Amino acid sequence: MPQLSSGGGDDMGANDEMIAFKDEGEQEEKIQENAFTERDLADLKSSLVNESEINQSPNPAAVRRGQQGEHRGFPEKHREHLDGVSKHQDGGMYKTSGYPGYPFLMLPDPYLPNSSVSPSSNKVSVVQQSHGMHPLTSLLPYSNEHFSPSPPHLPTDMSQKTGIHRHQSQDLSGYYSLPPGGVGQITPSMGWQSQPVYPALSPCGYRQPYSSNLSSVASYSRFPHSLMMGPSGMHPTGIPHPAIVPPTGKQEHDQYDRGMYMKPHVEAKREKEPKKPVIKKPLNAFMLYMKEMRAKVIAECTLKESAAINQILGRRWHALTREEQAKYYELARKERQLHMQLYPTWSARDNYEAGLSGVAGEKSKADWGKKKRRKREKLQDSNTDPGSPKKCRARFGLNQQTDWCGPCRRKKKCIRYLQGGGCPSPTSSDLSAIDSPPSPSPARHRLYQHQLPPSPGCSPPPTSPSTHLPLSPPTHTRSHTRLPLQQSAGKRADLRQPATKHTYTHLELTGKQTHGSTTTLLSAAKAAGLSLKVLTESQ
DNA sequence: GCGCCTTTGAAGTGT
DNA sequence: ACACTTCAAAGGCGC
Repeated sequence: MPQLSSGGGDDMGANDEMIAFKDEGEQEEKIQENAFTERDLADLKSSLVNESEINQSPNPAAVRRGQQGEHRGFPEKHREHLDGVSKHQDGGMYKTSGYPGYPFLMLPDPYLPNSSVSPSSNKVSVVQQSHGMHPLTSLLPYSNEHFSPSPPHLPTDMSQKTGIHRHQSQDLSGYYSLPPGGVGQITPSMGWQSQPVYPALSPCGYRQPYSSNLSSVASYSRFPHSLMMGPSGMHPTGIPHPAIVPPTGKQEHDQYDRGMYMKPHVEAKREKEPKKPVIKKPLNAFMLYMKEMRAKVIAECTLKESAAINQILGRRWHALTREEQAKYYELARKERQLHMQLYPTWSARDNYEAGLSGVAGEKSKADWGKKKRRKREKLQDSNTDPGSPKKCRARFGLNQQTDWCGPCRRKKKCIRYLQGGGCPSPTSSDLSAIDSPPSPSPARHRLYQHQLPPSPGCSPPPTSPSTHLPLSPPTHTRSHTRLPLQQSAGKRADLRQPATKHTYTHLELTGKQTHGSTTTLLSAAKAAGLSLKVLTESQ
């Protein structure tokens, strides 16, 4: 769960206001309202108008209806999808973009009337930066170079989530104007071309706000239309996408970097090989943020290890203001939209399955499956370790629910893990204060596990957790309680704390905690051997 | 060469 | 409804 800074710190996280990062819906509208400058909005609108003029789709609604009516089981659809790949693959050239990601496409905002991609907006002068894309550029993994310039002609409006289904490429064309061949003509990504709207980041300006907020989004539509999407054949729709990688793993990234998609011979080879491409998950907000900021952190801290960098980035992420985070959530949302459009039949489960069972006849994937199985087995082993933490339900059983912690009794997340993996006697645990928050208002407990900064000279920006509130991600309504240590109990709690590393636990209390409960918490934490930093609101 | 580490979030499965 | 799991990126490191 994102933790957003209140920005000024004056609220000190006092308000439990949760930003309703509603994925698609009114929230977006609000975001757009706030984020776009008038000029950007005008720009975008202009683009959209041009687009709609060009597209003149017959009857988008009818098309959608028809598509929705053709819903079938996934396997069948997927097969068809894949079949379509070979049909749709035509020669295209892929230019390598330094960024291995897929191009982030301008998704017509469903909330904007007649939203669509504007080919004409290409005219906007763009500056191809020799290096150093704009931060947000890097957030948009979809390479514009992967898309066909064919003129848009299909419906552009699109409902989201509700009533929306992952359609075949023809629907996608609504966004990306797929040419008859099925190769999507996708609006080039915003990034690496339209830099002017973004302010240069200061050397330490990882937090430097983008000038026009989501203007970058508006600028997504500013792309040269001369780029022909390559038929890498990696994507069922025929749309190359960095999310699509060979089942083997990393080398595919290299292929991306090398402009793999477009080598005809490679394509031919690929077509011969019925390998099912692995479509990666769309990046979430934090991943996008990481992509953007990683280089800066590396530069600033001369760090190279991703694990350490990611720790810093994680803290910086929490230090971001809500507005700043909102940008990434918005980008991530669009990313997901795009991904959904590009790969209508894809599901995150696909990758799960690939990992768990492999795919018959695909050696590399099978290997991957083995790998994942090993990993899973390992995790399971660790979970079955008698020393591994158990939740109250498992530990005490249904017959001893009186011994359960409060959250467990309420079918919430077990807080016993707060005890550092050990499970103290429920009767002796002062954590009952946590179990039964005095106030019905959702007092939130944040348990941060921090490792000491890997590089002393590169301490993250003063992260004052009390000034940032945990924020619900756009679509997440799961729980307002985030306890990273226990969150992925099996995986994280077991693996993230190498005994050799110095760690301290940071328990952040937000919401309206009574002094008594805080004190109790502290003492409980001390008893548990935790170094607690309790932040209380003074209201 | 492969897996681990490390982060948050999305989305899947399981209960 | 909730908990739990997996995967997404990244690259150094250890085996």
